Order: sequence, then C-alpha cells, then structure tokens
Amino acid sequence: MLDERKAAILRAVVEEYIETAQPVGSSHVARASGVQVSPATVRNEMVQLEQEGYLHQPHTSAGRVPTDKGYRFFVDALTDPGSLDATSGQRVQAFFRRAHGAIEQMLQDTSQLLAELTDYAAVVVGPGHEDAVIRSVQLVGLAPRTALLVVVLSNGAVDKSVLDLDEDTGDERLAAVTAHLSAHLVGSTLGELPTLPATGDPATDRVSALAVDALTAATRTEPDEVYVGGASRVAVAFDAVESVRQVLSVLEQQYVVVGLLSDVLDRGLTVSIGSEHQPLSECSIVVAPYQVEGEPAGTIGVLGPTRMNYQQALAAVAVVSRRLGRRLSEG
Amino acid sequence: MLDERKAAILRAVVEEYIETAQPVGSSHVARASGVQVSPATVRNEMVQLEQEGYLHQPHTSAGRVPTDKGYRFFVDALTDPGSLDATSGQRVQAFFRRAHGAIEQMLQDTSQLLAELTDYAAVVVGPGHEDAVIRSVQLVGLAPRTALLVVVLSNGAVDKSVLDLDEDTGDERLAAVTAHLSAHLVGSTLGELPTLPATGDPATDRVSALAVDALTAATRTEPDEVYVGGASRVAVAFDAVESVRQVLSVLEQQYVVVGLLSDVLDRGLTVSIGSEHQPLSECSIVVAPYQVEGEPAGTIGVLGPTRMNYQQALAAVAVVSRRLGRRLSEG
DNA sequence: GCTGGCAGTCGATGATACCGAGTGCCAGCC
DNA sequence: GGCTGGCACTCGGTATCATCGACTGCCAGC
Repeated sequence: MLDERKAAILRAVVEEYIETAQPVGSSHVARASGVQVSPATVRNEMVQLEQEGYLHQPHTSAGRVPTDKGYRFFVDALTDPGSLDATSGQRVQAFFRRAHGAIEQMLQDTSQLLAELTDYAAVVVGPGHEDAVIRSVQLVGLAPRTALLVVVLSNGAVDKSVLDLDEDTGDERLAAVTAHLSAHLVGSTLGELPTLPATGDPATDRVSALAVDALTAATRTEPDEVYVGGASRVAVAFDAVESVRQVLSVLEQQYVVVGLLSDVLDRGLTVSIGSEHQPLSECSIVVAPYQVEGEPAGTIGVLGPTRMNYQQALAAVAVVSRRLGRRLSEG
Repeated sequence: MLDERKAAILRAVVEEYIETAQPVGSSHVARASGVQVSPATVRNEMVQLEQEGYLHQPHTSAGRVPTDKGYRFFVDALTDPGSLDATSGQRVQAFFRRAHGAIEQMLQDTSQLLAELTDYAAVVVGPGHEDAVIRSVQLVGLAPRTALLVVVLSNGAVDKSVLDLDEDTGDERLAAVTAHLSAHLVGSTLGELPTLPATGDPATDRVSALAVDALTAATRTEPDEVYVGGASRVAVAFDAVESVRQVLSVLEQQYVVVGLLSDVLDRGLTVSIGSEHQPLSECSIVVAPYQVEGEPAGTIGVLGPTRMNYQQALAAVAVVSRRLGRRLSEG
C-alpha cells in the first residue's frame, strides 16, 4: 500500500509529532528518517501522503501533522511489541507481588498504576459478575420491611441488593430463606441461576423468589464497575481547557466508558484512534482484555490524545493486563 | 469594623467580580451599589479597603479584585441563608423521593446531584463505620487458606476483609467461627468491639481473633469512602489548565479530600476560602455535615474557585445535607 | 528520479501607537 | 468635613505593521 520510503517518512513524521506536538517539516524528516534523502524528495512524498489522507497540513507554509489514518498506519506497523523500561517493569512486578486484599481496591490501584506508567488517564473495568460462582448467599434484615441480600462470589466480590418486602418479616423467616437460597444457589453462577424448588411454605417461597429476581435484575442492569485512575493527567495531555472538560465528562459516565472499551473485548490488545470510536474523537485508546482462568473477564485501557506514545502505552497495557489476569486467577 | 458604606461597596465588588471575573472599577460600583455616591467617593473608600486587605489591585489603572479576606467578609455577612430556586428545590425533592437501593450508589448519586445544582465539583464523604451497628458477620471460604469476612451493618453498608489463614481451614470450621462471631459481635458497633470469650477450641479461637483483628484494623485504617461528582466542572470553573490539574490531582487523593472536609465536622455549614485551608488555595469549599439519627455521620461539600457563587452553593449544600441525613435516618 | 535552488506563503514574533478603563489627587461646593 | 466633578496620568489590551523564518511548491539540471 505504501512503499518502503513513504512508510519511513510517515513514521518519522508521527514520531516527531508525538514528541514535539509541532507540525513536522520536510527537513526534519530528512534529518531523522532512516532513509537518507533530501528534503525536496521528502516534500514530494509528503504531498502524496497528504493526498492519500495520511497527513494534513494546517496551512501552507507549515509542516505536516498526522491524520487519524496516519496514526493508524503507524500503529499497525508497530510490529515490535515494545517492552517496558526496566524500572517500570519492576514497578509492575512489585505492585502485583504486593497486591493483596479486596478486589475493588486492587482494581482501583491498578488503574492508578497504569496511569503512572503511561502518564495518561487509565481505566480498569472490573470482571463481570455473570461468570462468577456464588460462594454464599445471605439475607440480613435491616428494617421490618427491608432486607439486604448479600452474595459472596468466588473472586472475593460481594454483590448486594436491597429487598423491599411486602410484609414484616422476622429473622427466623429470613434465616429460612437464607438456608433455602444457600442450598440451591451456592455453586451456580450469577448468569445462570437455577430455578428454586418450592419449599411448601408460601411465604418463604415468595421472599426467595423476590431475592432471585433482585439478583438477576442486578446482574443484568448493573454496569460493570469502572475504576478511573490519573484523571488529572488529562489536564496536561490536552492543553485546551474545553477538550479537558469533554474528556473528563465522558470519564464520569461509567456506562459510556464501558461501552468505549468493551467492544474490543475479543480482539485482544487493541488501539482505537480518534474518529474510529464514537465520543472523544480527540483521543486514542489503548485497550486489552484480561483473562481470569482462561476466560476474558474485564478490560483495562489507557486514554490519551491521538498523539500519545503508543509504544509505551501498548507495552504498559499488555504487561499490566497479563499480570492482572494472572493475579486474579490465583484467587 | 467596616462602616455601612464600605461594606456595601465591598459587597458590590464581590458580587460583580463573581459574575464577570473582571476587576471591578469604581464607576461600576457606583452604578450598582445600594449606596448612591459618586465614583470618586467609591475610589476613596476602595483605597482604604485595599489598605485594610479586603481588596487587591492587579495593577495601577485596573479595577479591584476581592482578596480572600474580602470574600470572608462577604460570606460572613450573608445573613440570608439563601434558598434554592424552585426548580432546584424540586429536583432535590424528587431525587430523595426516588433515592433507593444501595447506600454507596445513593451517595455517589448525591454527589452528582450536588454538582449539577451548583455547577461545581461536589464531594460526599460516606458515614463512618465506627458507629454503625453490626447486623451480621459471616466468614466465607475463598481458597484453602483464604477467607472473606463479610460484615453487614445496620445502615446497609457491607464491610469486608480478606483473611489469610495459617492453615487450610474447612467450611465446618469457618461455620463454627461464623457462629461464634455472630453470637458475640452482632449488635455491637465496629468502633467498640467486645472481646470474645474462649470457645474451648483453640483453632476456632485463633481464627476468630484473626477476624476481630482484621475488623478493627480495617475500621481504623480504612479512610471513609469519598464520592466525587462533577469533576469535569473544574475544567470550566478554572480556566488555567495548570489549576485544573492541581485541583483534579487533589480530588484523586481520597484521604486529602477527607482531611479537607472533615475538620469542619462539628462546625455545621461552613465555608473555607482559599488560603484558609491547606492545599488548593485557589479554591473555596462549602461544607456541611449531615446527621443520621441525630449524630453527625459524614460530610458533603462543594469545591469551586474562590469567586464561586457562595449563596447558591450554601443553599444547595444546606438543603442536600439536611435531606440526605433525613433519608439515611429512615433506614 | 533525485536534488539544489528559488520564489512565495503565512503564521509567529516584536515594535509601535493608540485607546480607554481606571486611578489618585485636588479644588470647590454643600 | 465630606462629597463631587474635573483632570492629568498609568498601563494593560488591541490593532497595525514590518520582519523573520520555517515551510512549501516548482523547476531546471544532474
């Protein structure tokens, strides 16, 4: 598609623009590019690269800036998986060696880690709960007509739903329901709950059904938890205050973020550039799913300007997703 | 301290500066102020106001800008508690009427509500867990040597701690410990856990002690949960990108936020202006505690530039804190 | 087909002048 | 004595203009 030299020139432009954020002129390219040609030749090639949509010229007498298509080519050509520098690698190691305790806190910390590694905002989407195995079910009375359904999952997460009961329900009845639910739900996954057999006691059956309904409803509607780390970094990555506002605004809306990341779930380590995704056309996103016990569980990602450091971001996301998955598989 | 006219002039300067963000000149004040005097007189007064530290002049031949001290006077003089406009009031009503379900989600939504009402970033600090009564204690095995301690509190919150056990522990033993813990801890508060009597079984006692230790440790060290809403609004409230970064950066650090808000816990509805607090001298904070069942439980606050709309923010924080407390007291 | 040379473009930078909002001060008036 | 109108003065912001320089496109020649 692009001959060797054009590709080299495009690469040089992208690299320099990522570094300097200034339009890149032909002489810079001639100096930097692997191919040794004169600036005039570079200019001729750049005209064509512009016609083909890889580059863009803000105005005559200015250098060139990569378009989204240009970044796309650059990223696709990044055969080198890129690896983290030594200190970053060690940080990741140390982080996951020390990582411990509640899964939510760990995911939050992971987003923070990723943000620090890349210097961009980072997002971690928690493992969905559909596939998690139920370890324990319990109904706890909070008020005469309110009970809390607490479900402990095998990965250490705890789901809870508030149940509004039709009538005052004593602790004995709740205990009976808890026993009934425990007997039949423990060992199943939230995604595929078995139907409960009748107990003979209609009141117990009614509350049990309520609990199961609440559980399925919660599993369906609740969006996966999103952890955003390093949001303040968007303020330096984008210097226009309006861009900052837009990005932050999107990051506040969990479901949008989930949508942004999750449609790349089965594509592995992926980059989405500017206009390739729906909101945030000024941003690029580097995403990867992480696998727990062989199954894709959640995603992690980094969000930066289109002129982000893709190499570094890709390396960081790859490493962290792998280690996070491994860590979570250990249980 | 300030005579009537000086106060009126200062008020006019503050009000206009809050609105326009431009240094305010004497003629504007003369036009707007309640007192009808000539610009020349206003100038004479302003010179004194500046000498006394209420105003500041960016440069000769510019208008005046309030200092933090000026804002302080203005805020203290706000006898009018200020009430929300009708639509906002209805929004709050509607919100708490509909509010329902898990407490965490509700607090998060509350921060969002407060942000929308004021158009500044808002923070909600959840009720501390020390005073909450334990409704249920349960140990759930996750792995041979790992168990999850799940504690349900009377306010619907769920605390959990991961326990690392010394030796493989079967479900029967965990059940025994759960029974033991339940028998003695349910009904106590996390802040004042009773000491457990021995059961006679050393293994059970050991695990139980481990659980209690984890619980006290968690209650001590875990910072109160912080919910930040409307963070993107700092991007419009501050137009310097560096200021935005600083504010966001602070908002990311939960414990700093808690510190910022919590030292005003027993002072009721409070405003802290610029340099009056430690970090974020460019910001003002409007805070109020909310009370659950008569006891101060947590705090809510709004964070904006020193030239924020104090009236509106005060009104919003007052109303929301009151209704939030009431809502949480209902259980 | 590559290159050096060259004229041309156009934003960025800097000097200059000007404008106007705002001040401090003062003399006069109530 | 205090308020006011008048006045000279300051000084940042804006507009104008020239210059500069980093580019480009094009062309003739190697």
